[in-house]
Amino acid sequence: MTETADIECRIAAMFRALGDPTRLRIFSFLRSCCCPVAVDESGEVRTVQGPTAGEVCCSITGSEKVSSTLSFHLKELRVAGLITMERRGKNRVCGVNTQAADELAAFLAGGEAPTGCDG
Amino acid sequence: MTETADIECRIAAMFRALGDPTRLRIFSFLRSCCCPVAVDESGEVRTVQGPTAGEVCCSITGSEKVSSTLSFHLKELRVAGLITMERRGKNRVCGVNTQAADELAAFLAGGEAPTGCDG
DNA sequence: ACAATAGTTCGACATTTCTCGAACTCTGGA
DNA sequence: TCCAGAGTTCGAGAAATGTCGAACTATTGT
Repeated sequence: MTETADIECRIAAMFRALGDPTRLRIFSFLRSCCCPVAVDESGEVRTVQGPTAGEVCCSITGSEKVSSTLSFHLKELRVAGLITMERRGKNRVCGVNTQAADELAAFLAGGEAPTGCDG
Repeated sequence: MTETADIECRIAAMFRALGDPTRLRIFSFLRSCCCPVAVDESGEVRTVQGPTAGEVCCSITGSEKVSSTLSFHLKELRVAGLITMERRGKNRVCGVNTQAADELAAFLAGGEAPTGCDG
C-alpha cells in the first residue's frame, strides 16, 4: 500500500510537471525535435542527441539566452524524470525520457490501478 | 497557432488536474471501479453508472461525509474534463471521461506535436 | 590567467493552490 | 411545510509555485 502510494506520487509528480503550459511546450518541443534517448546496458538512461537548453529556450520564449525561469522549468521536468540533460562542452543537451512518457501513457490507458477500494 | 496553443492549454490543464495525488487517486478509483461512460448520439457525454461522490470520498479519505476538500477536487477534475458528474436523486454519480483519458494517452504516445519550433 | 559563453542557483515577490469550517442549495421523505 | 441527507460554495489562512534579476559555477578559447 505504501508502495503503490509511492508509485502514485511519482506518477502524480510527472503529471504535475506536464501541467504547466510552458513545461508542456518544452516537452512537446523536445519530443518533436528528434531527441532520441537510449538506455545503457547498465540500465542508465543516456541522451544521444538533442537540442541544447539554449535552443529549447529559443524555441519556447524566443530569447536566445537561457533565462532562470526556463532553467527552473527544465529542472522540474528533469526531477520528475521526464527529460534528461547531459553536459556537452559548454552546453547542456536535452532529451525526453521516453520510458517515463510510456509509463504515463500506460497508466492512462488503464492498464493498472495503483490503489484500490480496499484502502 | 492560437488554436494549437489552446489545445495545449487544455491538455496542460488536464495534466495539472491529474498532478495532485488526491485527484490522481480519485481518478484511479473512478476508473478501477467500473464507471463506464457512454457518448450520446448528439455527442453528449453521459454517465451510465458509477460511485456517488460520497462513495468516492469514503474510498479516498475514509470519511463518509463529502468534505468541501473532496468536492473541490472533484470540481477540478470535472472542469478539466476528466470526469463527469450527474445528479441521481440526492446523490451525484461520478464517472471518468474516457475520451479525455484517451486524448492524453495519445498525446503521450507522441502522435501529435501541438506546437513547433517555428513559434 | 583572463575573458566570454552557457546555464544554474539564490532571494524576493506576486499569484495560485490546497485545506478547513461554516453557511448555503437542492432533493426526497414524513 | 419542515426536516434530514448529500454536496457545493464561500472566506480565510498556510503552503507551494512561477517569475524576475543578480550573483554564481563550469567550460572553452586566447
